[in-house]
Amino acid sequence: MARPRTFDEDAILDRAMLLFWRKGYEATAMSDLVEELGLGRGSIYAAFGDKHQLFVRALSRYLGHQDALLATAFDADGPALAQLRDVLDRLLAADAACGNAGCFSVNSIAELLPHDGEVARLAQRSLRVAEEAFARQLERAAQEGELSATITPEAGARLLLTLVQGIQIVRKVDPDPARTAAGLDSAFALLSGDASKQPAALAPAPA
Amino acid sequence: MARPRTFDEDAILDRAMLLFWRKGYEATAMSDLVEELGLGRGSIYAAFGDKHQLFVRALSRYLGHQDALLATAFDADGPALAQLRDVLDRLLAADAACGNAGCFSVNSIAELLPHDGEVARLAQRSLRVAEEAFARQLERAAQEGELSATITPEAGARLLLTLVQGIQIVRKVDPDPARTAAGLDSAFALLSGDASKQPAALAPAPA
DNA sequence: CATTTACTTGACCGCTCGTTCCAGAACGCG
DNA sequence: CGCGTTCTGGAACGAGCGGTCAAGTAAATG
Repeated sequence: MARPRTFDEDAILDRAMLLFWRKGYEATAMSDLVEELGLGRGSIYAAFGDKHQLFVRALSRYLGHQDALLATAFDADGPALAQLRDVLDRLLAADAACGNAGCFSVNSIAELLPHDGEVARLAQRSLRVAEEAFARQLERAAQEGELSATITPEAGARLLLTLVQGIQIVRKVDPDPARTAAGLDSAFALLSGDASKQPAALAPAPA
Repeated sequence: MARPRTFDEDAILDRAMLLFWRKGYEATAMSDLVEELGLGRGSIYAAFGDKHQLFVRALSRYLGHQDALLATAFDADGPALAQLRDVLDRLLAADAACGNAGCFSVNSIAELLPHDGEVARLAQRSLRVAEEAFARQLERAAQEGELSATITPEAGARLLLTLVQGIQIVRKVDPDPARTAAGLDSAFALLSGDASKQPAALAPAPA
């Protein structure tokens, strides 16, 4: 052992993530990263290999945050649908952290798939994890009589998963926060089969 | 007037569209375009200005096709919801024309917004046109009693618009055609308030 | 048929890209 | 304290980028 790293790898990954998120993979140059990360080119290459590996590491970190939120957010207390709705709102709110850049995962899928196999695998895993978490929660909603009989938990999970991805696209075009979650409002009103919930937002999470 | 063009501008735009669609804006090099279009660099620049203008022209052409489909597909005959569902299936089918590259519009929004103002304007207009067309058709569905009272035509249009964008993303990750339109199946089942329509597909357009 | 005018081609330009490399700095260790 | 090792920063590199230009070519015109 000799001279130790002067930087925290995770902190660097966070900054790289924000840059790739804002500009996309191809439009982000190594010179941008050198400037943003405050490291010399040599240090970046020694620590992460090359641009693509750095991108994959940054995207993995982003997806890991999402997975962690989904893994810890659900419990068996309180109304299942409202809890699910709250989690989706928090996922969307987290993606507002990067201005109007949308969702890093959605942007990466749109830009790099189907050509980039490594990013494809990450995206597959992430979507599967989310869909399964949604399905489990809708299963509980169904058992507790909250879910409309018109739809199965699995179909509802697929619907919500798809809808959230779509919101990330529409939001980049029309950032109006009032309209951003309108699709979710409608979806939850239909999922619960309750006409009264259509215009207004659902109740927030339990205190 | 002297020597006329040896190429058809629209045919060239179609080929440029396919290339940008497949590879994205930044990843498509002028040398790729020279090879794919079969024109010299000078001819391309003389005809279209620069790479970005060529991209905008290609995207406009793509969006024009979508607008044309939406403008001509609806009439007052037959069940409104089934007609709408058929149009959405045709929109999705048209986007399968470029392998698993998804939707050119969604890809462009994800890659270039919010930084590219010109593409942003095109996308805004296109989404607005689609949403309004959906809303008109759902209005007719409501008048004819096909639409669930749980949702307004405007909210349903927003829901479907968002869902279609989401399908384009999910499809790039999981191209299985059986699962591609599953979200649409669920959405239409919920919109019609009919539990019987959940597992199976809706009826096709009238003969 | 000669002239004019527009279009086509591909060599060429300066620049920026991702990546490599090396000289020097900073720390752990004997 | 000084040696060995690792990390650091930036100069340098070849490749490839988007864009330009001038010479050659083909159609329209009188």
